Amino acid sequence: MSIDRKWTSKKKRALEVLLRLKRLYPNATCSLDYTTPVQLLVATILSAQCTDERVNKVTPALFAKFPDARSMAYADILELEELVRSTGFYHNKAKNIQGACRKIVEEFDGEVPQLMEQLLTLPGVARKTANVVSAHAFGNIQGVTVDTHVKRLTNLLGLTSHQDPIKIEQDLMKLIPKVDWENFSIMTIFHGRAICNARKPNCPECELAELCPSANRVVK
DNA sequence: CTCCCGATAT
DNA sequence: ATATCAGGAG
Repeated sequence: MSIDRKWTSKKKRALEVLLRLKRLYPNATCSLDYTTPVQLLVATILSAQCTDERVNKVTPALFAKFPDARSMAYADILELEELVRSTGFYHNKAKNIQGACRKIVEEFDGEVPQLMEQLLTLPGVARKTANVVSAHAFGNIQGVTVDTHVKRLTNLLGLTSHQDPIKIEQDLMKLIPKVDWENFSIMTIFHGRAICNARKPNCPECELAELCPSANRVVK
């Protein structure tokens, strides 16, 4: 048999995954360094296809030079590009950071808007970034943040069969209690980095293996 | 769908 | 050499 009968229901399996993640990562939090909502927004834009560790190496110098939306909005774009260069996609990222900050200054009085609908109008901000900012800067959990780790692990765990992040998020919102939505993402990302990474998933050391249809474990 | 893109692990 | 990293826009 592939999976213990106790967890044949996808819902029960999801809740057991959640329980175990909480036990494994009781102190999991956002691993991006920031002090203001604008800084979190910028750090999250920079985190596209880049490790948080790398983002945290560039943001100290970036925020020392340009601490708020107003300073980034009218900064020399070449200087901005140079400061974020090592995170990759630096041309687009610098342009989006400046574009988002200009809009924040000109249309939102210098403050990051709190409504999802408004967040999503900022250049470089789509569902994933908006979820992160809404949850961590404003404590307003609107959905499940689906990044590359959440996408990979939830597919491996059989909690969704979709590849589209929006559809994955909709599946997860049905399986996970709302209060745990953001925490589930954070913990899944931690587990993705520590155990179930894309290059070499460590199934023998994985506490979720007996729940996971994809784990290469010995079948009884 | 393609493009953006440097740093790092394998 | 190649795959992957808290994605988003055209």
